[in-house]
Amino acid sequence: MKDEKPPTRIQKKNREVILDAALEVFSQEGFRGATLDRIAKVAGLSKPNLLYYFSSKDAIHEALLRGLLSTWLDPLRAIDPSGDPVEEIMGYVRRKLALARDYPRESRLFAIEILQGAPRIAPVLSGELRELVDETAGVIDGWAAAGRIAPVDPRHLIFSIWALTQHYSDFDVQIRAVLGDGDPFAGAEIHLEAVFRRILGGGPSLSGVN
Amino acid sequence: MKDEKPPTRIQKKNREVILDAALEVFSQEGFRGATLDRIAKVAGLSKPNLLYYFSSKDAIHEALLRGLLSTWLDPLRAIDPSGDPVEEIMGYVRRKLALARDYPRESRLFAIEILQGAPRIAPVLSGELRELVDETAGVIDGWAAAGRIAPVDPRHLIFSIWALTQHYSDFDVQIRAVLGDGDPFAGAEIHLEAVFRRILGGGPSLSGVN
Amino acid sequence: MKDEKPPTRIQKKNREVILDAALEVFSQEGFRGATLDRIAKVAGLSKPNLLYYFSSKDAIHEALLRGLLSTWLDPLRAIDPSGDPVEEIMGYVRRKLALARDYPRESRLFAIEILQGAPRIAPVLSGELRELVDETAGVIDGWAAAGRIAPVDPRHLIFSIWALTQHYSDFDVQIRAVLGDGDPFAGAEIHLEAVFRRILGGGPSLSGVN
Amino acid sequence: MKDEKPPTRIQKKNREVILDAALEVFSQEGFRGATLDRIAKVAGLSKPNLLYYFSSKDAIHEALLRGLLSTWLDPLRAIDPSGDPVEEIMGYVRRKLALARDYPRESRLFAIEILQGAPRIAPVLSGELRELVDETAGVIDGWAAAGRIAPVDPRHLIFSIWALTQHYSDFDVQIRAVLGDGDPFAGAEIHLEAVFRRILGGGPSLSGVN
DNA sequence: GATGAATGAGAATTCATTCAT
DNA sequence: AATGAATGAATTCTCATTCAT
Repeated sequence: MKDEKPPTRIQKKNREVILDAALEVFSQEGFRGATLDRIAKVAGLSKPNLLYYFSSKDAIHEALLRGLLSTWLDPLRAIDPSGDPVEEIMGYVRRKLALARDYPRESRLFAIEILQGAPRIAPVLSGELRELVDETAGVIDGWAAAGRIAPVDPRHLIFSIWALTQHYSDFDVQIRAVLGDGDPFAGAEIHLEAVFRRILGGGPSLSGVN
Repeated sequence: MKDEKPPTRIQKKNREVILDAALEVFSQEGFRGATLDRIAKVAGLSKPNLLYYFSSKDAIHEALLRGLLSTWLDPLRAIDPSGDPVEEIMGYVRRKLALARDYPRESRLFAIEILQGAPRIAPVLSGELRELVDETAGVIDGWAAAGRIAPVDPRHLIFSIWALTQHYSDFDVQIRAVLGDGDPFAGAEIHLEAVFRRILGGGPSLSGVN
Repeated sequence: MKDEKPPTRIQKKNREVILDAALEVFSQEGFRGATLDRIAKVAGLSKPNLLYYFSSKDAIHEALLRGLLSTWLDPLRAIDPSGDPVEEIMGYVRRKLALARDYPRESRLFAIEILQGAPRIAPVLSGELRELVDETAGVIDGWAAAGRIAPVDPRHLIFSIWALTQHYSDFDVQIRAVLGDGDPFAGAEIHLEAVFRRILGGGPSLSGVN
Repeated sequence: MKDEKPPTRIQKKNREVILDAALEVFSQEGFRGATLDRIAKVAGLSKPNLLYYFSSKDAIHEALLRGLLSTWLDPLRAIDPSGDPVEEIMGYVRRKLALARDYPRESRLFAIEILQGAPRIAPVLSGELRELVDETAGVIDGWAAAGRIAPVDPRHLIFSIWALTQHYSDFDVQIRAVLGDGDPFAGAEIHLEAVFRRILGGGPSLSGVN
């Protein structure tokens, strides 16, 4: 009756291969639109073999989201309350934009999930995420109260960071359609740098702008 | 030579009922996730009757998107090149946020479509939308050149407006999970008002904000 | 409670229009392949109106077959026992070929019906048709016994006439594919004229046969 | 680069079972009249399992026709230009009649397909079939020119052979209704033997004809 | 671990027919 | 006499999942 043998190398590798394939497919087609057939083909495995590693389509999706969430929250955790306010926040913006650039599939998967009512991650949102945001909001509030950044609703500031960075991965097609050639992220970096510095205001930086 | 008889009252009403039901379902489940069964149930019609009014699931979806697009572009068209720059842009922000508040289903439908690669509206994006954005960008560029707003990449500014306003409808669940009770849009209005005024700058106007 | 008013002119005309449209469609698509929609469109009437004149799809089909059968049997009835044997039979061949040429849709409709086991006209086949063939077979047998045509199984002779003439309408596509341009019926006439004269013999030619 | 694995035993057997069942059903009901349900029942398989072996109803039908065509053309290919003309042609007649007797379902399937305009095999008809007929027609023409058979249009002669033999399978129901008991093919053999010998001429009998 | 075979539960769509006017 | 509206009963096809090896 022993269970839970440690995963062999093959198991580990295959689970990763499957999750990567699933990410590819789920992020493009949504949960319902994705089929095990396509995931299996992308993964280069047989359909039953998929289900040997994950008990169901749902299980794959869940594993994917679970793995994703920590990656998604980490940059927020990295804000240092004792650092320089503007630089801390700008750092967060940059890390978030980098995530959007480097992991667009993850961003889209997450976006689709939320758009559809977050049926599978609602608990995390009102649990872990909310706590983390509350905490960070406290820090930001402190900075604002101390006059180290312009006054701002810290939660809405965080939403703004999410919105402005993820927009570049989630609405990629639209952005490219409007911009034509060229890397949207190059422009995004410069733009968001300016935008957030203005929003945060802060001593001399304000004066020079404009 | 067209034989198209004008739609009767019943036809008009039922087509509307169906489109409304379809919007409800498509915006929640995506195209693939939506079933005619559910749409029919929401519309209070039988499934074959649905197909009496629209020839296929696809046709319903298309009619929905087509109707949506003009509503979505109108606020951009309303920007007046001869108006006050800051007020014109702020007006656009407000109209866009109102749309997100009042038509969240439409916003989500649109978001899902783009997220999945815009298979059905790509032409509009690189056609009508791009032209409209180009035009507006020209206007904004003029304002910036004249020093009437802070220098800014006009296209990315427009993206920012889209991102920040639609975020409140598209990521509604997440926002509510984080904020708890209360109307997110109330906070959003205040926040975006401040944010965009800072972005657009405007000499002395900064001092008094918030 | 009076019933069965005599059909008005409109009724008569519409029934004919419907039957013609039905012939067109049934002969091309078969019974199951044909749809009331298509028949209605070809007839230029609405679907419910079709069913005002004929109570069901089946009823249309049946009316069609019933009307067809007498046309189909008439040429056989026209054989005159007191006429010249070869000329009587050749006349039948010619009339049958003319039918195939002028009424290919009827021929195909009939063929499809038989091919599918004649579910709707089996009684006629083993009733009226069989009697008529028996009768004609007697006549032919008499001619053969009298040495006025070459000896031949009269029923199989009749089958041969049917087969050789109807082939030109029923397998029209194949024949045209093989022959290329030109009117297949022109060649058919000459060919069948020769073929049947040889089969029936003709004075001296008979001597060596059988 | 082809990945097509060789079919396993089960695959081979099941594909055959399905094709046989499909032949049964398609030849009785036509393409539209046939349902996967009936085919599955006849084959003793579940409906989805049918579609595991053939991707669609159409695919089954196509596989069926494809397999059929070579069988159908082979007897024509077997005519030996260097053989005795009358015996070669009589041999073809006999082989074709045997086919009609032994493979009536195939004959009917083919007939239905042609009757409905040969939507799926038109290319073969005007390609392979036409070439083969042209070739054989050349041989027959040579025989006629050499006076070894009575003069005849070779293509129409071939049509006559097709018509007279296939009639016994395609119009089976009608023939049995007319003949009553007994094997129609027994009579057919004798009849066609005489008929074609007379058509082709043969020694003295030719003298008077034409 | 891996895969060919099989299937039940849907899903979209078609179609003959009925209803109401 | 005619037709717009509506539907129940198929029918084809898809798909997650299971079975057997």
